[in-house]
Amino acid sequence: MPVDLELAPKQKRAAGERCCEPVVYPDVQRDHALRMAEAAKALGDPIRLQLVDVLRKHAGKVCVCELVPLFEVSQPTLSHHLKKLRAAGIVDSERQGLWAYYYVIPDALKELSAWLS
Amino acid sequence: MPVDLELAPKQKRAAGERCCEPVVYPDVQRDHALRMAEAAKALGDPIRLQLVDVLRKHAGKVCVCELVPLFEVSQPTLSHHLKKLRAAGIVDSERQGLWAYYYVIPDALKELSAWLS
DNA sequence: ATATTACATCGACAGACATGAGTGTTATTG
DNA sequence: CAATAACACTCATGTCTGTCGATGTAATAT
Repeated sequence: MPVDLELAPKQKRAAGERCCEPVVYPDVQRDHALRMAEAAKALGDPIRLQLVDVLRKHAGKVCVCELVPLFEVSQPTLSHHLKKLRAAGIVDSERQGLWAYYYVIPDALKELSAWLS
Repeated sequence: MPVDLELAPKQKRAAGERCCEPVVYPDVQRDHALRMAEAAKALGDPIRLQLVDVLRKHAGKVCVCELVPLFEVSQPTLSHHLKKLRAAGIVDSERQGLWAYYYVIPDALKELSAWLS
């Protein structure tokens, strides 16, 4: 999943000359980079990364009350992190009575994963 | 590359009872999560992600002067992003006369990539 | 020596972020 | 209905981030 930015060939400049030619910016790919960066940013916090790890390992849905004691942050803070992951389209939740169950959205990280490989 | 947080079995609580058992936090794995989150955070900006993409595609070393015109930010800003990538251990640079050449450190993203797959 | 070029660093600023305390909402139990 | 539990939301706060303009540094060219 390359982003396809082109480089100008590079050579010793003469005096008063620019180092390299200007290059066209291919905004076709810009949204790819935006989406992947958004996903990466959401994973750019140790707690959120571990949350995703736990949710991925437990393929089913996991109750928030099981997640809170795993981390040394308050419940509102964990709720905040879960909200960020939800906003990034990585996880989703489902209410069942008092409990909220979170789960990883299948293939949500596929694009980023493919690009990294 | 699982992070290995354990979940307590979950069941309907009786009145006045906690929803779930407290769980031991395995800090053995915490540094894994920290490293991967650091890498993800560095990729959590569209410009930095595209920088890494360009550097990965051009297996050799790429001059900064070729990178600047690819993005609509100032040269100091780009320099700042490159510094962040360097601090995250994703890229490194080499001076040659007036020019600075950047390149991706091999396997720098391997851990994160493996975890995502 | 002076000018010019490539790049990094500094200083500043607005916006975003992580966190906790407190509060609200909803559902369940008694 | 009252009490309690699970969870989200609001507000406040201190920190980090992205950005630019200005400046610094080092190397090359004239």
